[in-house]
Amino acid sequence: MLKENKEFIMFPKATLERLKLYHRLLSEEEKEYISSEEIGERLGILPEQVRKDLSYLEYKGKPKVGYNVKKLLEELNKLFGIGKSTKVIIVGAGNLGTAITNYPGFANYNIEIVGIFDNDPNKIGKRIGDLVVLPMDYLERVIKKFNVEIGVICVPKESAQEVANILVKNGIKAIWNFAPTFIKVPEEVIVRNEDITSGLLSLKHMLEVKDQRIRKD
Amino acid sequence: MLKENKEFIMFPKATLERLKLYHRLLSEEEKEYISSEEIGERLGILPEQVRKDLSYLEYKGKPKVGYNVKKLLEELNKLFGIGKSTKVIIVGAGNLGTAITNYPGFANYNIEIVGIFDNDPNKIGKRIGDLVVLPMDYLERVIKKFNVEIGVICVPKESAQEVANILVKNGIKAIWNFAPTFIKVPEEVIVRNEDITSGLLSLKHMLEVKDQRIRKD
DNA sequence: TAGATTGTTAATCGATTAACAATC
DNA sequence: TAGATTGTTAATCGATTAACAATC
Repeated sequence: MLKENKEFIMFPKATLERLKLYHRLLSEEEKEYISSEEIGERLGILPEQVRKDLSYLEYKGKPKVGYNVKKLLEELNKLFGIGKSTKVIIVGAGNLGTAITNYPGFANYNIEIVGIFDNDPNKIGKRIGDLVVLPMDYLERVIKKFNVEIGVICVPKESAQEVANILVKNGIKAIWNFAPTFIKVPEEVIVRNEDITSGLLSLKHMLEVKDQRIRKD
Repeated sequence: MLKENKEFIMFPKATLERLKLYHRLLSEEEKEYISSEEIGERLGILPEQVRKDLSYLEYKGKPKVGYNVKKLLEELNKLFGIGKSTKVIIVGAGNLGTAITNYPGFANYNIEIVGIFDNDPNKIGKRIGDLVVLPMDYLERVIKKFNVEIGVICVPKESAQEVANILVKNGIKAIWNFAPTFIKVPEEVIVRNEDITSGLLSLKHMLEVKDQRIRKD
């Protein structure tokens, strides 16, 4: 069975999501030790759940003391591949592409944005941070030169599939898709859809439900 | 039991997430009828799962024919509160705030952004779409005037908690937080954290796992 | 040591998948 | 009608919670 294979431990999907939260919390934590109680408290997760999740990792906490923040963080860093530099390119130099390129947090994750592309002549040549917006023809060269693994799609949904095709053709291994549409790619390419509106739909729905409750009371 | 109460049907959390996907798929669908088979195929979900999810809704599909796209979409619209106009304000007129304000998809969801605020004198007065960036002092007036329910936080993480406090004080019911930090709010306020880096962490991790597999082979 | 906190096993709960009857 | 597709019940699977022994 896969789970038994120590080479690549599988985490329950739900656990992996929470491990990201722990990672962020610990990144901001300045104490030397933290208890499952406190982690849970801050994130709205039961302490038993926290301990269960952390028990999948190799680092073990100390009874009566808690978890060593630095060591735990180190292991989470390793888990998320933070030790290894990842090169990313962005396609689409609109507001969203610009926002992501300028996002200050990526350096912490050893993620480097090595290129931003657009086909709009008005955008080509524009400076964004340390980069200059390049025309699409440069895409292949940049991917080869930096050995880019991840491509981010920040174009309108009408062009998303076309861009995805180009990325795949040039050997991109994972696509982070911000266009609100479902792109088709070969099975071996990882796609993550990041739908901006999805979050607002959830909020609207939650407000609706709450509203109905209140009206009933 | 709550589930039995027809006034507000509860969905399993996982179902609600998938209903959003169905919603988006159906929004782009032009055929009159669609089968659970096809919905599943396009989204990578088992058809049984699709039928199970849709069975929570009132509208029923037709055996041998499938689901009427328009009717199904109508019910999903109602579910997500799309019939009701929701007013939103954005705090932080940086790249991300600008990207969200300009996002073309919100009108479809009956979401209206009625104000964008910043405390940076260089940004105040700047035009973004139909709006002009206002100083923070105007926040209270705008919330009152438009009866704003949702506030979006697009400021650096250092100021996120401060902005959250202001929003809560002015009666905001739900906060969409893009700052990569955990904000504290009273229990009755709904918060949704939208961590931009979270998606990239997942992608990095997936690439890592795949890498290890390949090296093993 | 006594007490606090971890790690793990067992019990419960919830979600997914399978199977199949209902029905257009 | 026969066949396709839905809707629902039952079986399986996975995740969460509870309980408690281990241990610093």
